[in-house]
Amino acid sequence: MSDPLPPAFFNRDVVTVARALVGATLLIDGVGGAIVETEAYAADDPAAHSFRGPTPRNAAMFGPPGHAYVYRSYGLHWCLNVVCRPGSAVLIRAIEPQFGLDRMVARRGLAEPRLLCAGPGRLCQALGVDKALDGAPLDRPPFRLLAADYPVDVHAGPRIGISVGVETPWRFCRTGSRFLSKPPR
DNA sequence: GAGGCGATTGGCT
DNA sequence: GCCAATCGCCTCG
Repeated sequence: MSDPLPPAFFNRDVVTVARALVGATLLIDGVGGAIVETEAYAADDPAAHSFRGPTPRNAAMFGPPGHAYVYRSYGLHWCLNVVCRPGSAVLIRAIEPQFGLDRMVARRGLAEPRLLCAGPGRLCQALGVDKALDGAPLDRPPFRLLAADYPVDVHAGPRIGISVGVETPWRFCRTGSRFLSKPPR
């Protein structure tokens, strides 16, 4: 980990950003670790929340790049996205727990490291993400998003948990990580 | 306004 | 493997 990712990093094609985010370090109030799994959702993508236009829920997806889009999933979990160009965003699906483990364990009520942040809902619970962070800029506290300072091997495969666009290989995983929500096929 | 269905997870069979 | 929990949005009437 090293330099903060500049706003221009996010003003690119969402698939490029999704791949490039694998290996970056995400911290919220000092709690977090390296991103190991992401998914891209494009503006013209039937699987994206933005596909049918702006609503109160997805408003942040049409806001400035480099901000958070946080939504409630299945009525009970929170999911964190990084907004890129209007209508596109990268879903953060898993991170490797590295910093603030004690706070993650307290929030999750579970000590198994492999399951602390393996899944979009789980990592939001571990990092304390909720609606209050929807639309917040990622280059200011409580966020820190830092570029990887080492090469990362990335595997591309189909996205998970959707019913349309199932073929598109827009899920990106850090090869060999044991902290993924689900291993690549 | 009612009914159905998710970018999920955890618990039980 | 199946299913409930629970809320926002879509579809239909």
